[in-house]
Amino acid sequence: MDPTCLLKTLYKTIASIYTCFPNRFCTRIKMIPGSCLPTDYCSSLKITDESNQKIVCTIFCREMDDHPKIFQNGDIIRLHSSKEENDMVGVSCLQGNNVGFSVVTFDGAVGGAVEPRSSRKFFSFDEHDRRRVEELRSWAVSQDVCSTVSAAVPLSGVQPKVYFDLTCQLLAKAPIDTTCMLLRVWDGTKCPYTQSDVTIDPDTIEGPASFSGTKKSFIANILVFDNHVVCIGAFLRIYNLRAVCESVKEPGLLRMDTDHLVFQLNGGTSFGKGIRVLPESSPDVQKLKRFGIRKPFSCPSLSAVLSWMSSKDTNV
DNA sequence: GCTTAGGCTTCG
Repeated sequence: MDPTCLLKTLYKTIASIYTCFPNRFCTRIKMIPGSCLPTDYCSSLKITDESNQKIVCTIFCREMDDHPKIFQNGDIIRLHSSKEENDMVGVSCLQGNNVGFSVVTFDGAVGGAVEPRSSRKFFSFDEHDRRRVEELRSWAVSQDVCSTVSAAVPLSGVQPKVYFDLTCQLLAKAPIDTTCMLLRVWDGTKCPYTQSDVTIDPDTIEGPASFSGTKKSFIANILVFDNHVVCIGAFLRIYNLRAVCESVKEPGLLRMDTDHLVFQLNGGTSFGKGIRVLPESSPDVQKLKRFGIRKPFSCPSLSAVLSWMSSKDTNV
């Protein structure tokens, strides 16, 4: 028998709320051979709850917006009418590609507001859901289930060789080669380490090609080894970014090496690596705005970015 | 009509 036939439908009492550990971000998968239809976007999550069992959950949706709105490991997800599948080697997974499936997510921080995140206008949410979210939050903290996960760090707090998550705004980007993209970002804090210079072709950059002195000191160069399409001006969370030390020979100072830092997002999606665009309503975006970082354009042009950047000169 | 990817543990 085909193992994929061993399916059963889980109804709401079983598929309730799990703490969610995304290890893959939503990606459009390849075309179905012989078909001209676009395929769905796919999210893969590893989720757990008080049972301590970790299972993989795969969700297919035609629209990106219908996917669970997960911003970090430890977020909580409620799955409604997902399917459970077991294969021959005992790996179990939940699938969300059936009729009636719905998903709502919540922030996982203990004590925070229980705000359901969904692209749908109508979904059930009551006192029982609220209690369940709070139970899972407390459980996740007591079990330290997020300890293996990289933590959010501002640019001012980065340490060499450490993996971390960065919440920032994208100011400019340029391709380095076919596998690598340079992102120039800021988060309102200054990295205490000298950064390596990255040489780019000024004709290929999107956004300002250079920044003035004060501003320059706030900007981080990130080398991204994957195909991440992000829009200039967007607020981003970059997951599992690495600060790499490079020894640089200073011109004129023979035998003197200086350590320079370069930020890298390695390829692949293990360890939750990826980039997520944060919505304006995100608490982290509000925090950036308190630093004076704003998004004055929805579909930014180069001139809009430049005039905005020059208006920021006196505030930074 | 209802598949698709896939259950990973860090190069640059």
